Amino acid sequence: MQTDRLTIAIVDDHPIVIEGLKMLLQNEENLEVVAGFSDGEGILAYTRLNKVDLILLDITLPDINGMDLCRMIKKESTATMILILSNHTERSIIMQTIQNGASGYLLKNSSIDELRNCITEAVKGNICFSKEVTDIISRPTKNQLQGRPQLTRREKQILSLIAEGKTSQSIATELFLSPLTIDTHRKNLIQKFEVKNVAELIRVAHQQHML
Amino acid sequence: MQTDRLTIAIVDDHPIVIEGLKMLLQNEENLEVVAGFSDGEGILAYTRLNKVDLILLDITLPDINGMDLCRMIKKESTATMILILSNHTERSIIMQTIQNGASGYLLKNSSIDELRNCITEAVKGNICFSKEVTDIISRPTKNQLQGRPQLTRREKQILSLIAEGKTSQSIATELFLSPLTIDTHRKNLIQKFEVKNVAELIRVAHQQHML
DNA sequence: TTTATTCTCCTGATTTTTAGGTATTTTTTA
DNA sequence: TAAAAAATACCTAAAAATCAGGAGAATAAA
Repeated sequence: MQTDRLTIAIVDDHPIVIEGLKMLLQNEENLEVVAGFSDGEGILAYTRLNKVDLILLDITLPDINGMDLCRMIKKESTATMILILSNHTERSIIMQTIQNGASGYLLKNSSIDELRNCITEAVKGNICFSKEVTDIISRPTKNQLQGRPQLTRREKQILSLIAEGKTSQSIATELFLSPLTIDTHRKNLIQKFEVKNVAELIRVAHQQHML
Repeated sequence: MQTDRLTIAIVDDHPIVIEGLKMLLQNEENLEVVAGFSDGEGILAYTRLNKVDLILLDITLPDINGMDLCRMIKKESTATMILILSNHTERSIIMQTIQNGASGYLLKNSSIDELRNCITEAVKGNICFSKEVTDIISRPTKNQLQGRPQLTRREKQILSLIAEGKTSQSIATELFLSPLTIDTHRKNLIQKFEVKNVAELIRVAHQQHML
């Protein structure tokens, strides 16, 4: 268990935001903001020399992409928890930060209560989101609502085999069908997705979580 | 605020698990297990007629895939929170359940404390994982550790153009290069990713968040 | 039981990709 | 500045994919 105050670092490309957050957090008894940086290099260098319990991290930074930075920090010091503080409201970005090791995601307009709560949860090892972010995550994607072509069972099957890099020939052998049949399905898939070729097909299918 | 006891339904294809969970939860003062089902149809029919605050849901079900079921329930009754209780330890499955509207994910060997905690968090609208699951999520993917090829700037650029469904010809025109050059890059990409063709290339690149 | 959909297979021509190479010119970087 | 890496370009041939049609059989739905 933690007896000292939690050490917190803030990374944001707007110095004003850093100052604002410092102000907000200085009233907290069990927290201590020990550093603030406006770029990725700064925090990277800092964490290599100092122990930090938690980092409030912005995605948009001048030098390094916040997503990569997150992964880099986590790789070097697993014990350091990272909370993303960003304005991006796209669910894919949110999910990606979590996959990159972040312990939570807050929008910049979150309340101080939410921030406090997420910090507590994060240091406990939980993953935590602000209310608005939770909404975004559980809201069905645009992709899930619109423009998602209806595939038949066979088409789904063949789509995933194509995604594995298999040729029509080998798929045909695998399914005991004529290669010509596979070609037809392939053609229909390309038509249904309104794409130009398999490369785009796989990209779009992946984006729409159909793979 | 909730004044009544929370109504909970359990869905698992093993009746023993259902009974076990009922036992575990019957000591909780503020909870009430109101139903248990061993298939997807059962819970779907139930939620259409009865209000349920929270569902403990298994992924593996005899009739409907738990992932789809989750989305279906959430679509019909947003207020019903869903906690996934499963043995799948693949991070992609975990992430997918959350994208399908689940409020959390627990492995079946979780402690009763973790379960209790996640239930509380879930009804508050938070997303919550058991310790082990949190570890899985924050652990870097195999893909991220190994086999993530280093691409040059040009290669990245051409990769994304390929993903847009463009042919070597049109990419060449766009970049004022010889189509033969594009072919070389294409060849190198396929080599670096150790894949068989562009279809697989795009899939793998996407999986590794390189698109 | 009709109708509609899906799955199957076909022809034939054309385009694109893939798999081997080799080789020169720019950039980077040590 | 010398060496390494990246970007450029070319060649040959085979393999695979794409386009544009049609068309019969099996299933599912109305």
